[in-house]
Amino acid sequence: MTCRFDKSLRLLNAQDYQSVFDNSTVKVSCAEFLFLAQQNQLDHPRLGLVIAKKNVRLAVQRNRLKRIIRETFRQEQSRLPAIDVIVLARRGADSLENPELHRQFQQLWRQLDKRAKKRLGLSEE
RNA sequence: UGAGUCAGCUGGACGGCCGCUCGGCUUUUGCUGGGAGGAAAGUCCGGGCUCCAUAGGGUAAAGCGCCAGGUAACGCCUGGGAGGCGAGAGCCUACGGAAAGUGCAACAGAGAGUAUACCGCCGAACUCGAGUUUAUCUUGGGUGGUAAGGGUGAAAUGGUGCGGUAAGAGCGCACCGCGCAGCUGGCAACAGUCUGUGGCGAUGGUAAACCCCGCUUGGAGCAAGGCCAAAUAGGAAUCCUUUGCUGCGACCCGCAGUGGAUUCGGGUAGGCUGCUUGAGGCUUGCGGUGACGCAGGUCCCAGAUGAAUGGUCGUCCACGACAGAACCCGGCUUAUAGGCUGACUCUUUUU
RNA sequence: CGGGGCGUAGCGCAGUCUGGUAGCGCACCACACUGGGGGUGUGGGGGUCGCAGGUUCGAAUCCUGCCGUUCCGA
Repeated sequence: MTCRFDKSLRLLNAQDYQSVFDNSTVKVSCAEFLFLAQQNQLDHPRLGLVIAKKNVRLAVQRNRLKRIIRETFRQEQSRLPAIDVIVLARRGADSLENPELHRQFQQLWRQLDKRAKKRLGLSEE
C-alpha cells in the first residue's frame, strides 16, 4: 500500500483538465466542494485542484485548502479506482477548520469511490 | 508610581511518525543538506535586466517644487531653515511665483478689488434760506468733507499712545510691525536687540483655478527575450528603390521594414532556458552630526511551474496577529495578537 | 503583469468637468375621487454623497491614501 504523492498522481496540463471537465461521468458534491471524475487508462488515480480566487480570497487560505485536499488524497489513494479527479472549491470553503475538513473529505472520498466503481461496473457490462 | 514620546527587536518552542520540492552523493534503492515575510500584500514611485534604433531633435502631455547632502535612482532618506501644534520629550507641513496676464468669492453687507459713504461724525470752504442784538453772529439745508465708532462677512487695506483737526485720517511724532537697500554670520535656504531708508490705500486671499518659472520623463514588459521544434501555411535572409502602409499606442521630423532581384530556410501547439551571486548578508576598523561611504575578513541563505515549504500525535507556555515568493533590487503605503529592549519628557511622592 | 470605469434615498440614475441650493423616476406614507380594490390626482417623509486625511471661508465636487465592485488587454 503506497502513500506517496508525486507528479504521476497529478493532472499536469490544461488538456488533462479540459478532458475531465468535458467528459466527467461521476460527480460528488457538498456545500463547499465539488468533485468531478473521469476514467483514465492508467493503473492509479490522479488529482487536480481548482481553488478559484473568486471563491477563496486569501492566498494563505487557498494554499491551506490545497494542502489538506492533497493530504487526504494521499491517504485514500490506494482505495480509489483509476480515475482523474478534479476538486473545485466553492465560496465559504475557507471558513472550515482543519479537523472539520479532514472529517468531510474522508466521507467524500468514500462516496466518490462507491459511485465510481458502480458507474465503471455498469459501463463494463 | 502613573501618563506619554521616539527608536529598535521578536512573530510559538521541542520531539516522534507520514509526506512535498530543489541540490549533492549513490546508483534504482536510499543517505544527506536547503526550503516564505516584515510586510512575501497594495502595485503608488524609482532602478537593474531584455527587446523595440544607437533612444536622436522639436511640440504637446504628465509629474515634481524651501536649502544642502546621501544614493544606481527616486515623488525616498539624512541634516538644516521657515511656519504651525503641544505643558514638554517631540510631532506635522504639495513650503517656488499673486510687482507677466486671465479668472473666482454663494448668502449677508453701503462697499469684495483701479475697494466702499448705509447709519453715524463735521458744517472749516463755496452756496441757498430763516432769525435778529446788523455782527468775521445764531440757525436749517445743499455742494460736500470723513474711514475714528456701529453694523455685515471667512475676508473690509497696519497696531497702541500722543499731537493735530470743523470732524477726521501716517496728516505729524514715539514705540511695535512691514517693505527695500546695505552690513555681518552661513556653501545655501535663511537669520540679526545691526545701519540706512520708505509713511505703509505701496504689495488683501485663492496657483491641490488657468497660468508663469525651474527641474525630470522615449516606449513596452520575464506572457520581456533566447534556443529546440509536431500540425498547418507559403515564406524568410542579402542587395537596390520610395508614393502609401506598418514598427510608432500623443503628434511632427527622422530612422527601419514592406515593393523588385538573388540565395535557402523560417515558424504556431508543446518543451527547454531566462531563474537566482546580488546596488547580497554578517562582522571588524576608519571617515562623517547623520543618511551613508571606504577598506579588510567571512558566508552562499527558496527557486516552484496545475505551481513545493505540509499533515498528525505528544509535552510546555504568554494559547499564537496580519498574512504565502513567481525576474530581481531600493523605497513608500496599508494590515498586524502578544512579548521584549534602550533613550527621553511630564506628573506625584520620598530623600 | 498592465490599463480603465463605477460607488449619491429601499432600487435605478442625474449633479462632479466649471466648489456655495443635493435632485429625477419607481417604491413608501397620508388625504381626495370609489360601496371596496385597482387607477388617477394632491401633499409628505426618507441621504454618514464608499472610508480616512488635506487644500479652501466653504468639498458629493479639487488633491492624496485606502476599501469594495466591475470590465478590458497580454
